[in-house]
Amino acid sequence: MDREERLTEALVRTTFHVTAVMTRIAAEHDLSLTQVRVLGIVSDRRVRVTDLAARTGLDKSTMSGLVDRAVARGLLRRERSPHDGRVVEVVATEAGARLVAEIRAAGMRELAPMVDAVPPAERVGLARLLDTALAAVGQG
Amino acid sequence: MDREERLTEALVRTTFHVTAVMTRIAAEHDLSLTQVRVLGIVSDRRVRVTDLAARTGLDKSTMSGLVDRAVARGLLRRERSPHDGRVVEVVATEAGARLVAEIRAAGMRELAPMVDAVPPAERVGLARLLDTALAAVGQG
DNA sequence: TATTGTTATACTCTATAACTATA
DNA sequence: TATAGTTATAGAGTATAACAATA
Repeated sequence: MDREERLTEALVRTTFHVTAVMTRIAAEHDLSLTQVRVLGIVSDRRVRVTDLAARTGLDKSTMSGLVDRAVARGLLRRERSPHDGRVVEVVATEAGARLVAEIRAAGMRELAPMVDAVPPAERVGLARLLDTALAAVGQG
Repeated sequence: MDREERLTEALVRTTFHVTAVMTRIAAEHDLSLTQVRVLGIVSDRRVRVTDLAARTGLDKSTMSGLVDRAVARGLLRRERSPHDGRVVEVVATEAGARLVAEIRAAGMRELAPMVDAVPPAERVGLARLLDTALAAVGQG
């Protein structure tokens, strides 16, 4: 296995672990990981259903259902755009914003054991490398 | 945001990107990411249903259904253990093994743009840091 | 005509509870 | 009694196709 493959495999294994941790945190709050992603995107701005679908890579009909369930739980609100009668903007309720903050804090806390294993002096460098890699694929 | 938080966020964003890429590859082969994980685990050894469930963090009943569908597609095979009549061992068929290899290659190929953004000299160091972090949480 | 969003439908993923078979 | 696995059930996630409303 060459260096490129070795790094790719490390990335994939890291992904599985981080996903497992986040999925568990989501479940502890009675949410799926997808719901957490949607809440996270909406937490600090109003977003159209279509944009939410694009950002998550899901179909707009799927997003419609996700928003339905989050609305039913009082975490999100739908608002019609005054500028374009077709558009629905999705907004986090207070309860939704509070929940996002909680989950974000839990994520920081529960991923800490992994992050803390990286020598402090190298943390900035590692974050920068990951940011560089993400920027290269348009996720920066 | 301190250094620890910044690194955590980079990890989470990396996770979302890698997951998106792998989910797309899985879908192109008419599989879910979960199915790919199961096939990957079984690809080079026989594994009990209970162990598969433990490894993936899923319930054994969920695993039973996943194996059902993979068997129906000719990707996996169930074999009763000769040593313990309760145990079912799951084995990859030839077609299943071929598919795993294909998907693994596609993963390497499609994650390459991200990996290639890391300067070659730093790739080993990055892989080592990730491995260290994973080892610290028992995923090494 | 094109775009935005929802609904109808069908399948997969998932867990819980109840069950069968074996140890 | 305990363990391995399946089945029944119910709900969430997902995409495709068809639809209504608006531009």
